Amino acid sequence: MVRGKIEIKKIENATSRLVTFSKRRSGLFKKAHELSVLCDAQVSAIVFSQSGRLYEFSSSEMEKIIERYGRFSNFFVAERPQVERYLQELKKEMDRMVKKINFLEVNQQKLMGQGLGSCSLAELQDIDSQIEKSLSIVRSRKAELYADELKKLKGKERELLNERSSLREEQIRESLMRPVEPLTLYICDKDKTEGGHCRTKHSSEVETDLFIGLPVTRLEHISHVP
Amino acid sequence: MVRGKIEIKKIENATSRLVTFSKRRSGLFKKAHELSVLCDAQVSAIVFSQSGRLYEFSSSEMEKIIERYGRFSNFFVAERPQVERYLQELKKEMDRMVKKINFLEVNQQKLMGQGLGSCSLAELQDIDSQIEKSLSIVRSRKAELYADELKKLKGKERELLNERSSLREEQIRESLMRPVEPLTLYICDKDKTEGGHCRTKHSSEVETDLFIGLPVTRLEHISHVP
DNA sequence: AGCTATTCATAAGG
DNA sequence: TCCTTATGAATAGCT
Repeated sequence: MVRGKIEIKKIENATSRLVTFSKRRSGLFKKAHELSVLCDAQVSAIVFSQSGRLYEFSSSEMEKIIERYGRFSNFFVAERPQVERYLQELKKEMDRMVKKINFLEVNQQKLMGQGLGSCSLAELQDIDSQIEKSLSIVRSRKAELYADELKKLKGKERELLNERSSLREEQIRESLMRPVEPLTLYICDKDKTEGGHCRTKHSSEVETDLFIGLPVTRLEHISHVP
Repeated sequence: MVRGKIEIKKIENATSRLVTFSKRRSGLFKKAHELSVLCDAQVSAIVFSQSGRLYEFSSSEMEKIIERYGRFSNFFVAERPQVERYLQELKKEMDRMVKKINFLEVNQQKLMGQGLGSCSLAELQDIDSQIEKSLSIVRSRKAELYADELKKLKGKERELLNERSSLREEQIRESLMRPVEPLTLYICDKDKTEGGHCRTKHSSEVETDLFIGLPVTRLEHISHVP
């Protein structure tokens, strides 16, 4: 068929197809434009060539047209609901967490003896026994730690005593005429001290000071306590 | 201009414009279709009439074409970041809440004497004193409630004693020859009872039973207790 | 890209 | 909305 009607089916000749694509594409856009002008319509056309290139015509901003299209055909409903659903999941999860936080806070308050106004005697009794239980656990744990510390200190003491002995022997050997007062060991467990200056508020371990020295030195140190 | 070339500008005659719109619109879509088939291209056209009606053609799913268009022109980038940002906010908030819950849970555990393995002596001391404080608060609150109850009960007792007096007077007045054993008042504070059957587990108030009757009745009741 | 024969689209009218 | 018809526009195939 030379010069004339063609069948509407894919053009097999690649060159010919490319030429036709170019001609008809501009024809399409021209028609689109004419339609938009003649009839005062909003027209857009999107064309992707076989090779993946984008060609577009729009009588006004493409984005606006697509947005308008979305409103008409609820196109966005296709991808938004997933986000929506996800959002709702998140919100539910947060709701649960808020409730949990509230519960925990109220509970903690009660365990700390606050907000008891609304508690019945039975509830108070429960809290009381819970607290008592806690106290005994905490105290036995404390006792354990103290015992550990004590053991460690005993060990240190022995060590130091031994050291002292050897030091003294050396002194006796090395000393000239001058007699020396004996060294004394003092252990000051700060955690048991009631007074102010020895207490370390947030130290994470028991602080124990060991003083080795002449009685005079020790007295100087002690004299800082009011 | 009768039958022939027309100027490309808005058609003023409304009827004529409508007719032209219809004709050219279908013409446009036909061309679009032909282009897509002949050249194996992805083609879509969106037309909004002046009256706001939507007409569309697409050689394949419009949504896919628009999405592909979006990827080319980063059209969607314009509206997605808001959602993204919102999501991120939510996630941050949830993170904060998760941390808070963890903190509260650990705290509560400690107040209940659990998970103390990692606590230093100083921490244990803090917990100890906190618990002691709580205990004293809880106990004074309990004492308060008990005092209230007691007062109420004293009032009731007095009332009942008065009633008994008047009843007795009546009895004396009304009685024939038959002597009557005296009524006796028993007060049973369930909350203080250690045995099983009198204890109400989750009642929110102290339950107090008053029994008025001949000693026999009372004995029958008491016999239920193992 | 340009040309031209041919088909197609469509304006105007019924 | 559809049909008809005259006419200009679009374009297939060629260069």
